[in-house]
Amino acid sequence: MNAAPLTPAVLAGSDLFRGLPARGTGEALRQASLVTHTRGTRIFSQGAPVKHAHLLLRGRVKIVQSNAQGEQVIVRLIRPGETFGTLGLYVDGLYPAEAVALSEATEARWHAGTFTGLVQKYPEIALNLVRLVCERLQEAQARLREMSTERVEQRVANALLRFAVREKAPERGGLRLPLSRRDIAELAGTTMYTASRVLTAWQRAGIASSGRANVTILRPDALAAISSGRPSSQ
Amino acid sequence: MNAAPLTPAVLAGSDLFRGLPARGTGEALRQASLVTHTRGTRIFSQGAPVKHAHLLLRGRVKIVQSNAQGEQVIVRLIRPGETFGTLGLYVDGLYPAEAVALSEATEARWHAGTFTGLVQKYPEIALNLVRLVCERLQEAQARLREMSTERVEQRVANALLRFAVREKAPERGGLRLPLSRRDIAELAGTTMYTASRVLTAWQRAGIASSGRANVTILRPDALAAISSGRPSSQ
DNA sequence: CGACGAATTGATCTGCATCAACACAGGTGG
DNA sequence: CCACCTGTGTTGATGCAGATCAATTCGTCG
Repeated sequence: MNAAPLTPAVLAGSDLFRGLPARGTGEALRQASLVTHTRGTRIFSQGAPVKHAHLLLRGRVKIVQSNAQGEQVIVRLIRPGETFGTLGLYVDGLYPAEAVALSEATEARWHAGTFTGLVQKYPEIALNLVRLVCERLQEAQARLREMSTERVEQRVANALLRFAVREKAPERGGLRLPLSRRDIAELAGTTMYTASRVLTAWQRAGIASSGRANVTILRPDALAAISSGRPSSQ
Repeated sequence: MNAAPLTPAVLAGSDLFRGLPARGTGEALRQASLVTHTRGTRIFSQGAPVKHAHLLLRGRVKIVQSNAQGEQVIVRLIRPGETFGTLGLYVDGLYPAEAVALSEATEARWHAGTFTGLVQKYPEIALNLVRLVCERLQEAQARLREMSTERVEQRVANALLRFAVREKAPERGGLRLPLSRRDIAELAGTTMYTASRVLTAWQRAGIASSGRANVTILRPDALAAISSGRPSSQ
């Protein structure tokens, strides 16, 4: 909510700088700048030149890809400690998608040149990067399989579970996600109408409860059952 | 077809070993083994421990992911010079998908430990790996968008074009791809029935010609028009 | 309060999956 | 050399999940 939460310990706990010698986190720290965005802010745009590498410190960010007709898909949701906006650095120098803050969000960023310098200087970062991108590619491939073999209800369940996994402290009474119906639709590859119907059914079944631009997971076990295709186990 | 086609020049021309000092390609060469597979052979299985890193030298290979019900999706098609089977090395040590030879195929392979040793010894390989995985992630994300925003005919066109791009020498009379109707269906996220109907229509329109377990692209321009959503431009 | 974006919910439509029946090629073995 | 079998492909008929359209309500904020 307030002053800069950026410390060497935070960097050491991020996915990208894990395992870096103290000298490295110190250097990265000095070269970073901190930026805070309000909900709904576009952090970078699809097709724009990559100016920075980004590390989310607080809040939630969605990565959205659009086609020529403006139809959108959320390709990834970012939580604190995760890196984003670095793909384009190693391909064509352009952001392949846009980033939008889902809630008030604070990020650390490095200028592109500074960042690639760090990667070359500290091989741990390069290996972390390989691991990260491999994990994401696996996730993307799993989603590809889902999109062509599973039905909408399963895909919505998957989308929520995937985001919920690794959440720190489940709040009493459920896990609250800052996702609108449209967000959920773009995660699951459906329409907001269908997403709304699915959530209404889950509301009645006591599986999840939803409000304006947010969803609360009440029974992750039931969601897992739905996601794996078993007909809702009571 | 015959003797080992593995030379330092071949390695230097591959996506993974590009830019490596001669010392490195020599070392990689000495540690590689060559394996040839007949059409239809399963090169590795989904969920099995990663034993090798693979580099395709000749032929075509598909990477297929299955769910619990056995429904399949082709997540990638491999052409000569491309690396495959390395994702799992950096995640959980298991192959996330299976690899099947689409035609007679020859690969070079390295034991997992040998390979990661090479990667650590030669930082060029690590950077190549980052670049490669980033490119594939971009492709996977583009496919995700397609799957949820485009119709079957566009997706089939995309699937063929994506495979056709970068093909060396277009044969006289068209580009022949060793893909069955089922393969095309699993690339486009549809059924072989629908894939067959689409190809029949294209056959009539002179856009593509298909036979048993193969398709020939006759008019890439027409495919591109379809893929971008324009109603078939004559 | 007024206005606008988010969500709901019923009615209707349709793209494509599914099912079924058949055709054809190639390989295998008697 | 033929009979058979299995994998591959085609094509018509039918059904349905979910998209689309339309109308209304709700929440939030200026």
